[in-house]
Amino acid sequence: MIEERSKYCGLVGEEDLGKEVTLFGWVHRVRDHGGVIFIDLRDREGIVQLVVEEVKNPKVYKVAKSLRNEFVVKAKGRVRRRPEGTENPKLKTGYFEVLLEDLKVLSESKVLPFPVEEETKVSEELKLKYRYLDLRRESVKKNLLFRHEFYQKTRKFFLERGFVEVETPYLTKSTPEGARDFLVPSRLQRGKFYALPQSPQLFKQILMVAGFDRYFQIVKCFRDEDLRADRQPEFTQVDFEMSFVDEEDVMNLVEEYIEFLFFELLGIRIKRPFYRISYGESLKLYGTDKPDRRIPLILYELSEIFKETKFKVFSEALKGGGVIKALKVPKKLSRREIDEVVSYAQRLGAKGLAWIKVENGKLNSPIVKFFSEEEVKGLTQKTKLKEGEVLFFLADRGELVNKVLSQLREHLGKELRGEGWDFLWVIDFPLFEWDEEEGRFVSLHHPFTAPKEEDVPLLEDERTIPLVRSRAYDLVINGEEVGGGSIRIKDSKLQRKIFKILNIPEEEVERNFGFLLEALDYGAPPHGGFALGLDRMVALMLGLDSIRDVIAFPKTQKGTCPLTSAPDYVEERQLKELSIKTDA
RNA sequence: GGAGCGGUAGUUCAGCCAGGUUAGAACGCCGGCCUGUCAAGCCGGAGGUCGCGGGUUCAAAUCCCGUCCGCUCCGCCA
Repeated sequence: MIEERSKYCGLVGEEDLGKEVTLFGWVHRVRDHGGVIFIDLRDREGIVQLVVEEVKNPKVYKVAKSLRNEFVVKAKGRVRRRPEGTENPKLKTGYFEVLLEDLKVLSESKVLPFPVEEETKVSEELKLKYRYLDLRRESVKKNLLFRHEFYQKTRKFFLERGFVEVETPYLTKSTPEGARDFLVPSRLQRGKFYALPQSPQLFKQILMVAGFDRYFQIVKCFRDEDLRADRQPEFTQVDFEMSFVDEEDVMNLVEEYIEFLFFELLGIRIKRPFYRISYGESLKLYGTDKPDRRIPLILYELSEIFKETKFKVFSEALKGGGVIKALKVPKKLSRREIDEVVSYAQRLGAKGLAWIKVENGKLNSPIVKFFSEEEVKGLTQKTKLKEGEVLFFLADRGELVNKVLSQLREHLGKELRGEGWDFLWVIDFPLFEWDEEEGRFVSLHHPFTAPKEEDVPLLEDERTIPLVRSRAYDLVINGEEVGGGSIRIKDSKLQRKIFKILNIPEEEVERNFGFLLEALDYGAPPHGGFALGLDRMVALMLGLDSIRDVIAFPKTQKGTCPLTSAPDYVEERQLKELSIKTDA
């Protein structure tokens, strides 16, 4: 051992007064006054000021003079109160300082590519290339320490409730449904591949069959899809599953867990139970299944009002099975601002965006002249359109209308948004949705989600299948989907029927899911569970826009790691061992 | 696959729209002065592949085309 550390720099305090301490840390900053030198020494817990005077200790003074930023040093000295008037209330340790008796450089540092301080913004690429320097910065370090607390509270919560932590494999089987898999070639089984799990879904269900009753895991999941601010190819879930429960039990436990996290980590008391909205209602009011209800704007369905309209754009949209919806913005917008909104909508895929502005008691709009008196009356009544407000209309396929208007709602509603937290359960999802491209039904959640008991008969008829509702529930906080779960199918016959509706050939079902179907035949308890996106949840609680800020070593938008240069080419001999040829 | 924004000193940025002497600022770095600072201060100095490639032009950081990288979004994400 080099010598015992007395304590962390950032924790030096009252109790150390008059004592000699040994500290280790990084030189955060040196202030050389000629004759007296101040050194800010930093470690994981914070900063403390060291001081040395030339006349009192010329040897140590000389060492101090040679220090540069980010040198690693051992500092020995006596803790004393700072002279009156020189305290720094910005530091936790700002009322104390360490009068140096000995100072040793343990490691030098080159001049840094960017300063270890909060004030300077640094490009994402540099930050990731020198992640170890970025992680020295207060904010990023703080995020990771918060994440650490999050893990500990999560374990505490689940362990206290009798959950068993079980690890599931990372090298597992590719399942064609869902996201693209990351594949891992097998050496021992030539030509075959493992896949990294998109989630431990099947394993946790099988653990229920195995009788573990309550399982949880903080687990990495992998999905080979394009990245976003809230999406990384590897991410972490708090995953759990319970036997002998229904959706109320699971949702209740999730609420308890969220309540626990908010109180323990942020000191915030949240309101329960969380508000619930059906998928259909959410789409109707907000155009999305993950609305931020703190934005006080809703969409208006106007198709009925315009069903006889002579305005071509509207009538053609309706004729083609489309809808007309509108978003009202209770805010004065200039013509220029309106044009910007229109082009924003066009970038999202809208062909155009109609609008009406109420100014000086008149409807100012390029299209209102095409409306009948009744239509004008209908729409102003329905939307309660008032002076100074603007109404944006979109007529198109329902899906596109909802997409564009919900984005507009977020975009325009930002400054109208209320403070605080909006916890929301979205329930009553359809079990399936029709995939135009693939020409078949696909699961809205995953194929193991149970249908509502009373909707099971609807599975028998192609025409009623879209009406079948699932026993799934999504947790949305402030407009972000942070988790979801469901009661699962426990009957292999029903599970086979679902696969059939999904149009997955029988031999493919056997090959990919046969082990699950068989497991269900050996005494599967009723079960259900939930998975929480840990990265998103942590970022949300810290008020951050990107989950990169709560991941120690995240990837760029192109999926690379600037620190290690992953992914990278490998040796020819490695490929040969795996019988792999590439054309790249 | 698509749309948008960005790339100029170690860092953060200005300059670009409207081409024209030696490409600037702040911070950082190096040297000097300075005994109570804490984003210390003062004086001096060094530091540039204007992302890369091509084109237009007497002349390109600036205009055009292509390309790479970072970010945001759409598609994609059971």
